[in-house]
Amino acid sequence: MRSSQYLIATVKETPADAEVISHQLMLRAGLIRKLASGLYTWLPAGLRVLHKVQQIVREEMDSAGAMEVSMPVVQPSDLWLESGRWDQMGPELLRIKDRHDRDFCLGPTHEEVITDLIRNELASYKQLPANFYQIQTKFRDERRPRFGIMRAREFLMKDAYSFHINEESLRQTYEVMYETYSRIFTRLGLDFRAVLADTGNIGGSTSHEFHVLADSGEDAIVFSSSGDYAANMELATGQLPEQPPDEQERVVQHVATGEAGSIEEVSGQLQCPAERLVKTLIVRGVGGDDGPELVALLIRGDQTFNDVKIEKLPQVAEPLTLASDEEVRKAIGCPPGCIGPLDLGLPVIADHSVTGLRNFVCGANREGYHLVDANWGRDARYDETADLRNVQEGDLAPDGEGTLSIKRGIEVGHIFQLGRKYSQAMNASVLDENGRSVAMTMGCYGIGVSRIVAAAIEQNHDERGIIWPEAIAPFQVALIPLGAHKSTEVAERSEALYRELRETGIEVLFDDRDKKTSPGVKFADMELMGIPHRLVVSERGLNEGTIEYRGRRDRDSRHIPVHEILPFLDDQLGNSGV
RNA sequence: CGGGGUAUAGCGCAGUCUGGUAGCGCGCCUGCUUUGGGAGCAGGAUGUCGGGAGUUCAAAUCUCUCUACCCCGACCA
Repeated sequence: MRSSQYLIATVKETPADAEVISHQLMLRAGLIRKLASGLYTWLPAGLRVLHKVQQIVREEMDSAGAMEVSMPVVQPSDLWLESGRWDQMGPELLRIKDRHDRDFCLGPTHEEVITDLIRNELASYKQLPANFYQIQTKFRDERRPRFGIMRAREFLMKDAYSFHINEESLRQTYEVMYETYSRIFTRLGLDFRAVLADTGNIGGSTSHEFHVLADSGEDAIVFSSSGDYAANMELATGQLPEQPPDEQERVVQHVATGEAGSIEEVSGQLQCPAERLVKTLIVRGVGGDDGPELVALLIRGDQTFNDVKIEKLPQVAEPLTLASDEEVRKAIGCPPGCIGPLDLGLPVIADHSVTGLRNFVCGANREGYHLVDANWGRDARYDETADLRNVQEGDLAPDGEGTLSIKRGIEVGHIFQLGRKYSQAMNASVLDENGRSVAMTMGCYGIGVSRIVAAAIEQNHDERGIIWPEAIAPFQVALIPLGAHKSTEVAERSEALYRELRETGIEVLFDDRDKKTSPGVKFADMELMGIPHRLVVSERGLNEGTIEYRGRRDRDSRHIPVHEILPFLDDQLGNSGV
């Protein structure tokens, strides 16, 4: 491709509404342009990257035995009513009407459509297992689209759905998909991790997320330093390191703490480390006839509550809602800062971190007072224990293998063992070998194709711009002639090299923009666009019989004899792990 | 959806408080010069100042209203 005939849509200044680096660089490098909130046009260079990601995903899915299909973006409401999600989904599901006033939606995902297809097409266990995938535009009317393509409303996703006669077959395909995903992200050249994940509202049991590691990631992921354990913070469990040896129970005291309410204030005022405090949180309970209106949760002062874990407690109302100050005062008679697990008259659920404490500090259920040297049984009580805590760096892994580390990740893939949720709701069954009708067991497997482009940038960039992993760069090589207008040798040599590179099948962007485009502009543009390899043809080099090579991450250039440049480049392309 | 903010040329911004004929930088067009790290000089084009209503002799500026976009919280590839 010649730069002079290509849209090099680079801009020098960072657009004001781009917050994260990948969004800024995608705009600056001329990969995307915003149409409206969460809606983006892919420009030529950006689309090349997107296509490369798709191609790798497609090749690996194909070789894993999945069959590609393509399902409509616009879907009839009937199917969604049938699965129950028409009412469940809320405004994230963009609903539209056709000219006959019939209800449709823009597909945020395709479980309903694929299940409908398969219940009509498959009739026998002999046709199972079967795995279908597509690479298709999804639309989710996000509450808050942000970070450019990373969380757009319209985005490109690879989604796959597998169908099985039983759980065992599902587990086998799930395992194959796990390995396929690992191969895909490895081929993409990304530093990633697979972690145990929450299934959220898609349903099902086992689930893993694939995260691209990047400091800007929205998710916290937890993994063991030496073992295999890896999980999303949402559901990660760990054990606190050994507690100091127990001491004798001391006499409890009521101590005036005045205005102090937060853990920091109380621990500061009492000169007591936060790990000797018990923090009490009051949340709304399930209410109703047989459930509590409010529930008290306990955790050690230096630890933090995990909202996802709390929300899963049967006593706690969904969505998780903190009791208001008024509710707390009404129920307990003191402000939230002074609550303790004394005679609360509420269900009390204690995190494992507090049960071993002795001589701890907690609120006295009396405004302006705390208990010091409180102890379980004698002064305080709880009804049951649970895991309510976010794990911390340094916790012991739950399997006992190593300690836990925490990193930030961008979720780019998610695989689920769905079970029979959709097949039962939509009556998708086949006959088994005994001639009995059984609902198929399903798995589903997603990859955020467009998000991968942004995630790759978050992970690979420097102050000059993007540094594409080899496999998804829009072009492999930037060929820059310097002074071609005044040196026919430079002009001819670079034209010849351009032809040779193309004949070799190398994707090259030949920066033949006219003499008004200074060398600095060309270098800056090619670096901003993240092209991994750069060749410079100049009079100076040709006089020495060399062409200059520089890798995008290299500090210095190398001068390669003209006749060796093709094999040299071939070597560079091969070595960089395509 | 709650809270905060922004809207002026393709992009980044000033001007708004204190009303008086629309500015700067980058980019774009023309010419000459320049050519190894985002060139110089000269000339030029581009604005319903987000929309609507109001106050006023006069509104980018004051008032009301609508809209769009961005940021902070709960979901997800």
